[in-house]
Amino acid sequence: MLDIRKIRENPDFYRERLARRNSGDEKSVALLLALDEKRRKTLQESEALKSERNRASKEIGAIKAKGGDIAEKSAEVKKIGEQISALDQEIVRIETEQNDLLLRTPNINHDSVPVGTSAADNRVERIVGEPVKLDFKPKPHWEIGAQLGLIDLEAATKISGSGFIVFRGAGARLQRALINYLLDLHTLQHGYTEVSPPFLVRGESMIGTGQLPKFAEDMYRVEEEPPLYLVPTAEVPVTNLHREEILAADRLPIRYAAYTPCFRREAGSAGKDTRGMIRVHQFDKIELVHLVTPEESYATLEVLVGHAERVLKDLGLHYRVLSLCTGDIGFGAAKCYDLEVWAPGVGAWLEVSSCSNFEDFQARRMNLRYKNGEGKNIFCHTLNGSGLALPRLFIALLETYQQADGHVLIPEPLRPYLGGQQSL
RNA sequence: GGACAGGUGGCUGAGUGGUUUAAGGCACUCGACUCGAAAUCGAGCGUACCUUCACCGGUACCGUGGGUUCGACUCCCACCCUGUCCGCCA
Repeated sequence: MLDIRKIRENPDFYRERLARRNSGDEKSVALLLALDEKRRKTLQESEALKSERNRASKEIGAIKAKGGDIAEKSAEVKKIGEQISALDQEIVRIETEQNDLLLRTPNINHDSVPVGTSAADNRVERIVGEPVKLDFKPKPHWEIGAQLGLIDLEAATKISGSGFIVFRGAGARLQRALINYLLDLHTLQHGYTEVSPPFLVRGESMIGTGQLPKFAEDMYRVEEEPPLYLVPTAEVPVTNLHREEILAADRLPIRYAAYTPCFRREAGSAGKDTRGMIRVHQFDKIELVHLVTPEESYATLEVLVGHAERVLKDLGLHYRVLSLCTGDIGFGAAKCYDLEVWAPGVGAWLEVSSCSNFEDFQARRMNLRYKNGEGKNIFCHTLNGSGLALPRLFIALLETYQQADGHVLIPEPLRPYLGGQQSL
């Protein structure tokens, strides 16, 4: 959520920055300012009347103590009370409208974010490793998976519909091995605290990280009163761990790593990515979350990307790092790097991680602050990144390490998690 | 799910309709005293919003939301949470 006071002080800056996103959100600035002006004016009126009422009520107390007649004064104050009540209703109405608009307005982007209109304008920061050299035509993962009995897409469709996966045998075991490998790497070597959060969250949490109110149609909702949402990413429960808190300065930085399944409706997604297990409604992911001070958030973003890249390097996979442009970056991110791994079977770069600095965008929504050295309450900066998303990592492993004889080699770091097994 | 008890600042704890401007204590910060410290003494010490260049000032907040009243920490209603006991349960 953007700071209305900063918008008030520098509307042109916000208009220009929002316009860079190419989403039309800069139109909200004028609307927000009008609401803000109205709100403050009404608030002043109401508060002046309240001051008047407080003063008069005390007088009544004094008159009564002396045994005087309060009828006239009473009627006068009652009238003031009615005016106050009308103004306060108006204030609530304006605040609700302003707040709703703020919750639907995206973050502005950091100076270093490339300006552009679509994924084509994303900047390639670096390409790491080489595409694997195979002396045969690489097969796509769905063929490899079916041959080795690792995945069963037809069974998944039968029980849940399209966009779901059933892992079987060694495939299921590989999934489990990847979860353990990734959690161990990040907790033991990168200093993250492991968290195992609920997979169902309340609407407030979804607002906190920015999925609601704008992207409700992408989420699975459980009809409860109040409703619950299936987590689209561990970012939601984990970042919200400290919502509504004022953290002592010495508790920062906080680093959490969490495994959860992720549930996404991905409405309207049809086309080239839908074959096999590239885009599914439920997938496993290890998520990394940082809560930091504003001063260190951009340095932390680089560290976070490094932690995600470490996985791909250790597993010997070919990948590239993109800096997402203003037209492609997510709603809440001030800056975002995507990691894409090369999948030779499908011949495509697949996104396996998205590492974002939200600055104080999420912290404002969830009222997450820390007390700095001067005793001031400051909004934290929040970051998160996948480390990594499993299905596409699974795809890259199968397609990269496939052998002419149909087997798949297991990269060294994963072998201890598969009982020393060297191939599938 | 049921019964009972409770929810007031960082902590503790008073406050049953009107100088509550939320007492007192602890902790913390600053100052005095001291060679230094302890003890002691003095002062300060919540959050948010509005206003102001700033000082000053105003409003709201005692679990949450409503209600009664000229006026609510205090009375009424609903809900939430915590504790204890009981029930159910992988």
